[in-house]
Amino acid sequence: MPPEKAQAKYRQIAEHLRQGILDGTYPAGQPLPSEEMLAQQFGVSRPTVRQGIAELRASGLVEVMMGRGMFVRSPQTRPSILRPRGVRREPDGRYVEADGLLWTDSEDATVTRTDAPLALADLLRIPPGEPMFTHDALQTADRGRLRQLHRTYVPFSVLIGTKYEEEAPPSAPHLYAALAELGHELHFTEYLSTRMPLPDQAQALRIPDGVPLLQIMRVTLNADRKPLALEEFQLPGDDLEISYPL
Amino acid sequence: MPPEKAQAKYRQIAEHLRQGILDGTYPAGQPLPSEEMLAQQFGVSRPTVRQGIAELRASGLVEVMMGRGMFVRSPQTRPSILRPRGVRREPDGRYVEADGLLWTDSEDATVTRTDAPLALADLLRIPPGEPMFTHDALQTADRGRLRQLHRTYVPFSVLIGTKYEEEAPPSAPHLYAALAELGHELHFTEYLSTRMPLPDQAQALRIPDGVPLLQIMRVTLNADRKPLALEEFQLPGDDLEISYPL
DNA sequence: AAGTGGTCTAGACCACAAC
DNA sequence: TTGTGGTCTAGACCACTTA
Repeated sequence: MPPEKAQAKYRQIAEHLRQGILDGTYPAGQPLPSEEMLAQQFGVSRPTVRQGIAELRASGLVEVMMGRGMFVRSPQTRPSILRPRGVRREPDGRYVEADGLLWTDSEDATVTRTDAPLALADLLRIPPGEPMFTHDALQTADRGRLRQLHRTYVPFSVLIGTKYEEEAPPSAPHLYAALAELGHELHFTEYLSTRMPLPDQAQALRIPDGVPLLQIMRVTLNADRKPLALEEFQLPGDDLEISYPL
Repeated sequence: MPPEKAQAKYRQIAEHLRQGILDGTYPAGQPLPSEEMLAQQFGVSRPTVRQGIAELRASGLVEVMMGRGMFVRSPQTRPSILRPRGVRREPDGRYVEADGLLWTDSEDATVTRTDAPLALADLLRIPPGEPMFTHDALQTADRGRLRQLHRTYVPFSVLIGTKYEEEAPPSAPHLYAALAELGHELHFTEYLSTRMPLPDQAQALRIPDGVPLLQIMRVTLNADRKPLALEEFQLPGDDLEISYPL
């Protein structure tokens, strides 16, 4: 058997299309040849063509619109949405996000009491299972074109002896002013990771095929670096760039 | 026709496995039933089973090992690698990365001269096409278990009238000391995005199926916030968490 | 040798979008 | 009505891993 093994046919097809997309033969937004066409061109059956296309979808190079065709997604240009990360304190004492976006909670925002799972307890430096006030909202901005999932967690232990023992504190960013009123000096650290969304996340955030999810965990700390609260942001990784000063 | 359309069979299979993975029926690291088994259990053909499995692979929930079987990838635990982002200046004037990792360039590291493409020119605030010194290296750390692609770009225009007009400056982080010697006070900003890797990137960085790529662009600025240099980091998004102080 | 996943065929029928 | 992609079958043969 020859040491040089031929590439699989579906890979050749994927490679052909990928090349065409990256070198401009198939310009962004334009339709690609139909599956039937490709099957004829390459002399293979349609399932084989579809297997090649599945690769391109998984890598986010291509968008398929049912009944219409397959289209090139805009390639490696810079993302169009830049979101500087940070919290600014206004002269009037309010805290605002550095990206200046105005987010609106969807109708199904909730306030609940939950017990800290391991991953959150770790970041908050509390024992796993400790109760926390929890805000949960799907937020939109820019007339619904931008979406993010936002959760705020505040451990009960942080609120002992305050007016928030019975009533839930506000969600971030209003939470910051409330914590400052309680006498805390606030610092923030963000933890960032990325992964592919689960189907329900993809649906809620309208994440297309082949686009990763960006997850940001923001920990609010006091002057002694003791964690006071935690926020979780989940954002579509598509067409998004975030920035940090060092 | 009933308005309630049944889910596609391959989706039911994917959903069954996904549930089992998330609720612990199929523990991490354990093999899942073989394709043949699943085909019999669900009364479908093997290609249908494979279509369902393809979904799980694309979302990174499952790892398939040729000839051995399909295994559950450790699910939504916290990533095990934490890399704080930042640059520290040592008392002796050296600059070091805040994550404290020791990276080794692979054998194929190169120094070239390239012309700035639009995306880089934008970040460096130079005209597109302006020449730059370019370092390019695939780096490894922790005995090869960690990998990243690292590129350093320095526009010629920054080096006019310095000893680096003829000879390329060192790559970052040594570059920082060199720029400091030239009298610059250094500041840094990082820009972050995520996307699925292309096949060559996935191979070079050993990124498994369904794992996104994290791209970090670090701009080095002088006291007037004029960009002096640019670094590009490409990291496997798998099992990785990075952190920033705000 | 047995069991696993990888590739591929040659069709079929359906759902959706555009004309 | 036509063309597109979405789903599915019932096999076949191959490559790889483990025993």
